Amino acid sequence: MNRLADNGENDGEALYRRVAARLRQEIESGAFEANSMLASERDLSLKLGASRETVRKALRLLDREGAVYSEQGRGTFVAPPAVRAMARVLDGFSSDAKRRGDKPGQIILTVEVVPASIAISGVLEIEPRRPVTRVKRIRTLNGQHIGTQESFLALPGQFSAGDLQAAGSLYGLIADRFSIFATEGLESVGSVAANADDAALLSIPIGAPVLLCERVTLSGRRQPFEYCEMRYISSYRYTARINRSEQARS
Amino acid sequence: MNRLADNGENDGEALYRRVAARLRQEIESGAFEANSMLASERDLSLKLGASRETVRKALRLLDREGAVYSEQGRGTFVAPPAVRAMARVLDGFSSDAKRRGDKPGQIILTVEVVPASIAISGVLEIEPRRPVTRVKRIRTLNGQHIGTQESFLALPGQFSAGDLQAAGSLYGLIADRFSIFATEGLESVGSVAANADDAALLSIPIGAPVLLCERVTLSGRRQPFEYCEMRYISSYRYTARINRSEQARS
DNA sequence: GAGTGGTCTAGACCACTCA
DNA sequence: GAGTGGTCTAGACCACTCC
Repeated sequence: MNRLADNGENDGEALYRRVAARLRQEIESGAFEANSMLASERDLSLKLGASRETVRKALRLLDREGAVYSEQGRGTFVAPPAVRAMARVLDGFSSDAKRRGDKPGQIILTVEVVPASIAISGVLEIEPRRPVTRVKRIRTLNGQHIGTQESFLALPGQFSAGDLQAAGSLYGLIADRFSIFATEGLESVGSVAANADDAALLSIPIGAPVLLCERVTLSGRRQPFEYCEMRYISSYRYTARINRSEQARS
Repeated sequence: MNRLADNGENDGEALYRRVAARLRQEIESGAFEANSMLASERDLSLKLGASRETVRKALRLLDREGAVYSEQGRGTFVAPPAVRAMARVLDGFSSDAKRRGDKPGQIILTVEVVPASIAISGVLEIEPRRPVTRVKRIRTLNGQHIGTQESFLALPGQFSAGDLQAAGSLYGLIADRFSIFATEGLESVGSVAANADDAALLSIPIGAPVLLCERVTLSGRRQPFEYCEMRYISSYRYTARINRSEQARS
């Protein structure tokens, strides 16, 4: 039976998410040609045993992911593979790499508690000279040093380099230990010349072009808890999907 | 009366959009403190004369815009101004500038029809050597040359530099003339050294760091119709808001 | 326990596309 | 005119937070 609704083991997962997962799987399995039409919302509703609004909720989720798109009066269609391959994620640079089949890694240089500078305290909305955790790392891709990353974190406690090494992921460690979850980031990117520090860590000449990416990361309650500066060598690329603003009316 | 529902002149605008517009206006007018709580969905539903699902649809729209955020069991809250100020738009670089109060402009260098190279024909999904429109421009900010932009467009017809000058916006011109609407873009950014061409147009030394941004722009039916390369000088910054993927479950 | 957001339904009407 | 997505409703139940 195909119906998802009357399935006892629903794992607490919302029905519309299960519907979306089912459709996502069908699409990714290659069952559809690019731009081919899905069953209509009413048909899916009957086939999957969910109301039409629930099916629509699943389709809107897939739309935001870039897997499908809808046109009024025509139908809902499978997005071309190139579009589907792009998904936006918070930790853009490293997750992006994984999707392309590269092996991202990190070398932890320092984990220390330092007093916040005026600039840092400003963006993190704390008083100057309050202690913040400074984490400096080198990002690697297939073993090659491709960038440096320096984070300043306003947290209710501490952790060591060993903790971070064991956890593997900075955000994972912070979520586990402090129940702070990264939901959103404000990013800024630009191109700058490498300084002596960058040059030494990344084995490039001073003055070589470097991609500088700054980020302020926000918790669920929209409190900034991290300021982060990443510097990547020239061969590295950052890729993202950009949607037209829904508010746009011009 | 506050009710939006029984308002004769609804302009064909959906009710949930009008509800969102009303709330957006209240929020932007500064009527709320940062992180203060909005009325509950049930109260808003009563006050505005819309069903609760319609109010929720408006709130989800504002959530995606970054204006509010919701927490189960607690309420819906106004996002801090720094988060609200960030809105994602398709033509990121120039719209972004406008929001910051800078005056963006352009100098049109060339508008010509050229045969597509193999690389261009690949991304635009056309046969090699089919004619494409090449548009090269200089982007300015407050009169200063801050970047170059070279677009290759697969279109069903032509236009002249004068047409573009008159229209002001490339996407506006294409929408008016060919009914092709940009809905989505796949972007890639990196840092490179300036070549002789960049150096001459942007008045910087050869080898200076330049922000290279490539984009493939898609129409409503997810057909790629533009490949675009933008090169910005070091002082320019690109800013965006990044959401955690809704699919994420780790 | 009261109040909040999260999900879900069954049915209705509208706007649009396409034959 | 048949079929599609877009919107909207009234009501229901659940999961969660906070007192």
